[in-house]
Amino acid sequence: MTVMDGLHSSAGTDDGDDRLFVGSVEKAFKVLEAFGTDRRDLGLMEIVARSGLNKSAAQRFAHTLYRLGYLEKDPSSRRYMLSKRVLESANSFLRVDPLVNKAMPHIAELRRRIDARVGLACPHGMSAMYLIPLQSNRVVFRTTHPGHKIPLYCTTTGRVLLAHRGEAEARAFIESGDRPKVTPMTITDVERIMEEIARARARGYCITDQENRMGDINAAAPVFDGDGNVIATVVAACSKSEWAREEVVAKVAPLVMQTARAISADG
Amino acid sequence: MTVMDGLHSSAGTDDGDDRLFVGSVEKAFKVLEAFGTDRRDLGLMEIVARSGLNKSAAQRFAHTLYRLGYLEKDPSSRRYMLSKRVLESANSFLRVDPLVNKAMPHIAELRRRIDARVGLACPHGMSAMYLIPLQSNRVVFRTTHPGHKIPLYCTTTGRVLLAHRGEAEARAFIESGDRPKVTPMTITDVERIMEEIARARARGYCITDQENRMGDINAAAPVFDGDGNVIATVVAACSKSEWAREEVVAKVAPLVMQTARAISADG
DNA sequence: CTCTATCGTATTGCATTACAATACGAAGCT
DNA sequence: AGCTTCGTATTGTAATGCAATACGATAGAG
Repeated sequence: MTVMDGLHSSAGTDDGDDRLFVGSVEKAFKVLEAFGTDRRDLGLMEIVARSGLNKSAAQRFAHTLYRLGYLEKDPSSRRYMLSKRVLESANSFLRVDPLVNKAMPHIAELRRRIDARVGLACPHGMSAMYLIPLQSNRVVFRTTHPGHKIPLYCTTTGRVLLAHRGEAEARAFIESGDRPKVTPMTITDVERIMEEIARARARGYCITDQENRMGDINAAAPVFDGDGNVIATVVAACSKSEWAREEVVAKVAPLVMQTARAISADG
Repeated sequence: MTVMDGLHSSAGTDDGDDRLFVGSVEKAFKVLEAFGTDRRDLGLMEIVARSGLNKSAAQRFAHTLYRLGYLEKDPSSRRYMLSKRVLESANSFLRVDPLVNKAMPHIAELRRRIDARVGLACPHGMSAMYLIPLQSNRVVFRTTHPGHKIPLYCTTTGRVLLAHRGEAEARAFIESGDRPKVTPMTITDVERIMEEIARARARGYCITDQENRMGDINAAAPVFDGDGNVIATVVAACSKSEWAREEVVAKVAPLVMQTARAISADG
């Protein structure tokens, strides 16, 4: 059997020979990451399916995470679910992160001035992630929690982030991923997306019209660090029932830009 | 040698012989938990000190967590810090948790009616933890993030939770822990705390007057599950510059109770 | 209402994996 | 410059985690 090896290390990036890397930890996190936003509780076999681990491993790591208090277990159904303990690290991060701390007062101030969902988002892998999401006064969204991830190709945040990463890189990225229609209004054509990105770069803000949720017009502007890199965006999601598109352009966008600039300067 | 065993497994609660428990995972989380809310970045030796692991273990697990993307590393200082990746699990939890989803609209509605910091907190180990913290319109607090933990002895949430756990148990708990003065107003005398707890039970809400932060009057009321157990509290933190104590009693407390009842009934 | 498929739990021998001591290198301090 | 402290890399050892498998329980089908 020549090829009994070859698949010993799971899909870790390119570990080569990392004598310090502990594989068990990776497997534990694969179990933890199996718990997404679509289902609350998972049975053992579902964990197996989602994590890519075999039954034994899934069993042991789910059990270990349970013992450590990061998973809970319904005694009757024997199904696992995330415990509120996962919020501890999140809270530690949010409490000490400099960007979050600098941005918070400004985001709150923006929220005070316009009745909309506002927030701070930043790049995270191939997506963007909300660090600070504040609810609007009117409607309450289930998705408005720290850590919420959004795609780049169809969101104001994504286009603002791409706008400041160079034409070629942005185009390559847009072309590489798939671009499902989130709503009927979602722009999926590469050229049109690139136009929007160019516009975002030229104007200093980006607007999307119901591309993510019907009835929402979003506006975003970039936050820069001291070296001129975009590190985050300030976003406002305005309900069309309260804001006309022109109003968003005339009133919301400037405030969003102003907020983003204030955060940038605060560094 | 009859007693060669007995101390083979690390200080895990009372594992006895848990053949399924993977010790490496525990150590990894000890490293992760070393990152609290007081310091942003930790050097290797600080991780050693806080995690209780030896240097080798701290090195390997910090490195592993870094490789997995849960820690970041400043290349110049070689210090580790939490990555925003820890928000992913938090977001998964918050998105699917039934209590959070049920409570959110009610908490938001409460927030709309009174200008104060409001939120939903629930028991978590020997403390309580905010699941939903909403900022007030005026002041912005750094601590207002999901996962924020608060003690039981001096908070409205804690006293409400204890009020519905039986006199004896509550007293035992209060007596067991230490009760530092968070502010000059913090009540630390056991008898006086027990009085407050009794009052909370009798009235259906609890009020603290600047016991946690000077200038804040807090009010909380219990949320019940279908079986009549307290599973959370609705809290409002009112700034004294805007609310007199009588107003909190007359106006805020009833709204907080109403909100808590609405959430309870929603189950 | 029994049969059977499916899932969760427990066991065990094996060797892979993680362990901890230690050596090494690089800063920072006096 | 010499010393101390911290972070990185190495290595032999055996402890630890591994996966196959057996067992038990639950629920759905016939």
